[in-house]
Parts: sequence; structure tokens; C-alpha cells
Amino acid sequence: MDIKSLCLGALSIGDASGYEIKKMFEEGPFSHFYDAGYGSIYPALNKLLEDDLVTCTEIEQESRPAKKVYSLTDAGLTYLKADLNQKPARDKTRSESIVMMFFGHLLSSSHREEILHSYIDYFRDGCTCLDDLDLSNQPNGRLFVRGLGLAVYEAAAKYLEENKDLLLSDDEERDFGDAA
Amino acid sequence: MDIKSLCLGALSIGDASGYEIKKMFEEGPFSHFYDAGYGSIYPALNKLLEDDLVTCTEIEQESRPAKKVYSLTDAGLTYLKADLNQKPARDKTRSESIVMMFFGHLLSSSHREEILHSYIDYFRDGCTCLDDLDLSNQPNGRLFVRGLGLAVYEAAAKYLEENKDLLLSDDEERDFGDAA
DNA sequence: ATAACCATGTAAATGGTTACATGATTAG
DNA sequence: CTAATCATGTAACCATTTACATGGTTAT
Repeated sequence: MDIKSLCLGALSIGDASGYEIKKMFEEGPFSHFYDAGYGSIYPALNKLLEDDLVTCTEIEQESRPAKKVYSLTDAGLTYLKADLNQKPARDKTRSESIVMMFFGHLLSSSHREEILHSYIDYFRDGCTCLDDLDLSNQPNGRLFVRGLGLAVYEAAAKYLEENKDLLLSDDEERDFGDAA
Repeated sequence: MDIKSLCLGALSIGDASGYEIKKMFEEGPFSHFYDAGYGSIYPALNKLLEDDLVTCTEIEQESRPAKKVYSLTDAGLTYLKADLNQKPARDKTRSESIVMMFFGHLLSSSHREEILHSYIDYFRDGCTCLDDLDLSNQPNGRLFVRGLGLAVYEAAAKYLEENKDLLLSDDEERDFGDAA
């Protein structure tokens, strides 16, 4: 599964432009489990167009640049379903914030504090984003997944708040006898 | 921050071979926030060696293949600290399981159930892994990060268990008027 | 016997990020 | 007047994954 499939998925919700799809990853319903930038979305849409998995209509707008709105074709939906029914790969996570907290004793205390607070904000903002989604009259999967995101973000924010002293109390240059 | 830095971090805990570093990502203390395979670890170690950020000693073993044990140099530790004191990039997550649950109404109900249960197992196993880590007499950052991982995994497993009916009740071919 | 574990590595391919390129409109 | 939003795209670069290559030992 790659960004092409995620674009097909996005279009299964409704017709959209590349710009609009990007927002689904940034602050929309995909924000907590996948991400993609323009540099991968636009090429993906062009490949999908070549393969007739989507169609494209250029729409002129008043006082806005024209936009290209993409729609899923029958072949596109078939392809998407087939991909969705495969065995999922393991989750891939990569958190530099956590790496830094893990090696907190190698950080300046100001940096350590900065990391921690930004990370709390990150989870709080994520919760707001998910709360603001309008999922009325949508399939249960979407509600379920939003709920999972909220549960995880809330648990993370709560843990960080409640245990922050543990991290901040690490002495900067204490020797733990590692690498001995 | 890339795998080179994570290898330096791993070696700041203690001398290790590429094989042993891999285990730190797989089932060790890094498992819930970063991952790497042999194909990235071995080349990373060789680059670090070229740059004198690590040294290498080949150790013969009885009835085991010889292993190359790497150690952090002073330059390596300096490099690691500098990297750790940068501004962290945003978290990157990529979960195919969640994608599939999000589009649950496009899945066969057996696949939907399979995804859900495997995902619960994944979090349970993750908890076991983190519980089994021996972090006695280690810097607080490592305890703190393990605790965060546990909090998040437990919250995820709990949510999935308690709300599974919401996901499983999605009708396979119901029409939600999307893409209209 | 068979699978899992120990142990290292490379080459090719994939896939994604970053920087670049452009430009009008609107809100503060 | 400045920043943000709307809107699309490419090219070069980078990092990582996958498949390949090898082979002995230990536990079931």
C-alpha cells in the first residue's frame, strides 16, 4: 500500500483536487495514521490517471486558481478494494521527539523541556483536529478510527503531563556506566 | 536524524554488533518509536566507521559466527549530542491496519475481523515487549519513554476491545452517498 | 528434519522528501 | 505591507526496503 492507494481512498469519499487531498493528510481524517506531501500526491494522481483508475476535470474558479478535480473510476474502486483486502504491513512509526526524550540525559535541560512541551502541544492539537472533524452520517470505520486516534492522543498527552517530572529530573551529565 | 544517529544512540548505551542493534529496534527499547532492518543498519555502521564516529573490533566466538562489535568514539558522542539537541521533525506514522479499518465498509467482514484482532494482538505483544525490558539503574529518559509506549499501547488495545462492535457492524456494501 | 537463531553484507529498486518554480487573492 | 491560503507541478536527492547471498548451531 502506497500513496496511490491512499489517494484512491480519499477519492472514494468524494471527488477532490490534489490540494484538497493534501489537507486530509494534514489536518483531516488521515492525519493521525498517514502522511503525504504535494511532492508525492501530484505524481501519484498523474500515475492513477495514466492507469485509468481516476478521471480528471479541470474547474475554473472566480478569483482562485483553476483546480483539477479527480474522480474514482470503477476500475479504481476495484483496485482499491483489492489493495485494502491484503494483509496489512506492520505499523511504521518514527518519532524524533521520543528519540530525544529517550536520550534525555544527553540534552540541555532547556531543550529537554522544550521537546516535552512541544510534544504535549502536538498531541493536544491532534485531539482538536480529530474533534473538529464532521463525521456525521459516515461509515462506522471512520468514526471508529477517529475514536482510536483520540484515545491514543489523549493517553499520550495525559502520560506526558502526569510524568513530566520523571523526564525533567534527569541530570545532564550524570554517568550511568553505559558502554562500560 | 537518521539511522546513523540511532546507531550512535544505541552504542551510547553499550558496545554492540549490528545484529544486536537490530534487536533493539525489533523487540528492544526502540521498538515503539523507530525501526530499522539489516539493510540500513550495516551500511550505517560502515559509514560511521569511515567517519571515525565509531570503532570496530572483530570478536571470534565458539560455535557462533564471528561478530563485529562497535564502540562509540568521543567524536561520535559529540556528533550524537549535537544531533539530539536539534529541533525534532514531526512524528511520522504509517499504519496500514488503520487505513483498512478506516475503509472498513470496503472490506469483507472476515478480513475486517482479522485486521482488528491482529491489531489488538500487536498492541498486546508490544506491551509485553516493553514490560520485559530491564531498565533498572538506567537514566530516567528510558523509563519515561517506556512508560509512554505502554500508556499508548494500552490505550489503543483498550479502545479496540471496547469499541470493536462499532467497526464490525459496518455493512459491507451499504451506500453512503460518498463521491456523489 | 525443520525451524529459528546467530551473523554479516550488497545491489537494485522503490518510494518519498526537499527545494525550486509561479502567481493571484484575502485576511490581519 | 505581510503572511497565509489557494493551486499545481518537476527534478534532484536521499533513505530505506527487498531480494539476494552464505552458512553453522540449537531447539523442537
